[in-house]
Amino acid sequence: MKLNEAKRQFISSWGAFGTHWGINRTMAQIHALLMISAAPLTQDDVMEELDISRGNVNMNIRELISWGLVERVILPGERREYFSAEKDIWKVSTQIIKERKKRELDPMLKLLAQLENIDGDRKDKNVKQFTDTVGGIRKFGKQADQMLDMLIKADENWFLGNLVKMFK
Amino acid sequence: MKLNEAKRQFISSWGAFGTHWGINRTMAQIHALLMISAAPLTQDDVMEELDISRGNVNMNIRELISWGLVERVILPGERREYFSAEKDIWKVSTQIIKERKKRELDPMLKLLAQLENIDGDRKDKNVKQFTDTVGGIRKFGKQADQMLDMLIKADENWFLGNLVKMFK
DNA sequence: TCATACTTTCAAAATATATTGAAAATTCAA
DNA sequence: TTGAATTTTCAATATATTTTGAAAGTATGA
Repeated sequence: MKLNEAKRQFISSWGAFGTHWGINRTMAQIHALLMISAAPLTQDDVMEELDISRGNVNMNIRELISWGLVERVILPGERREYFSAEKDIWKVSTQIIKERKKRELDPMLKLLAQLENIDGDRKDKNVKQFTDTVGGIRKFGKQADQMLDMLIKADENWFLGNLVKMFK
Repeated sequence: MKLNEAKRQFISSWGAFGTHWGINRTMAQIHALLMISAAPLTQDDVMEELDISRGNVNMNIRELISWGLVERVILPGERREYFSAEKDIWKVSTQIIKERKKRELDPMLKLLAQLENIDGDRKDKNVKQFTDTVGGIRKFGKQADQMLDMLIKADENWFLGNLVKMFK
């Protein structure tokens, strides 16, 4: 397979993949393009490669930066900004986990805590089923939360650090 | 807080949560409703509780069944079908992981395997960056794949089984 | 078999999300 | 400063997804 054809396929499927990840298609495509580029790219490079508008590139790159997946690079003597993506997939995953935890899991746990105390007869089977379900989810969510925190901080933790090395 | 108010909030936020999970809002809301209901519900119950159309309920329940999260229940002497959701959150998670792995990770790994062999000079920095990135993702993905398989089969595995018990 | 209760389908409508592109804002070298 | 290069914003537009509801399909008991 030729490089360009392979690139095209990778970008396209990483884009589709991203939609299952809380990252939109174009954002994921830009991310893919930057991950396989040996050197940082400008907004114009991205516009041309993916055939999308300037505004679109600008907004999605900023979003990628806010996810911590892309960074601005200033090349000496150059006026324009360049962009470059983290290429270590372990770091990419950790970063995504961290952001999603912050954006999704943490707020959910906060809400569940409030929902567990409801007025009414605890013998009522409707009340019981509700508190059991919510309680179960909250307990599970808290464990997941702790585990993810550990994972994110794995480098500082001997046991998990070694487990993680198996993956790297 | 009153039960009904708590239900309403739980359903609404589980719905929002679901959109980050490859499950659409309404589907997740129906799932939430069934999880907190002490007894199985009919399509009409769901229509009324969530104020959505018959077709919508029907399609999303079928989708939930295909995800393995909801099952049909036939009550003796009743003509209508009832629906009931798995309430053990551990099983719910395992099921979602299993489905998403099948729908997303497995196809991605299959593609990446094809993309690693590309024509051209391996010294070319563009070729090198591409194969390094794709190779890294594939290696990581394979590990994740194995780990998820283990997790799904945890009950059959002594070590992981015990790890899992910590979570239950 | 028929009538009725119930379920499924799917084209059209409604809603939500993503994209464009030109104008406004910003940056920087001279 | 100025003005050209570059980046950012955002209303309008385009695209994608979800929802509706009525018609078609199916199962059941009489």
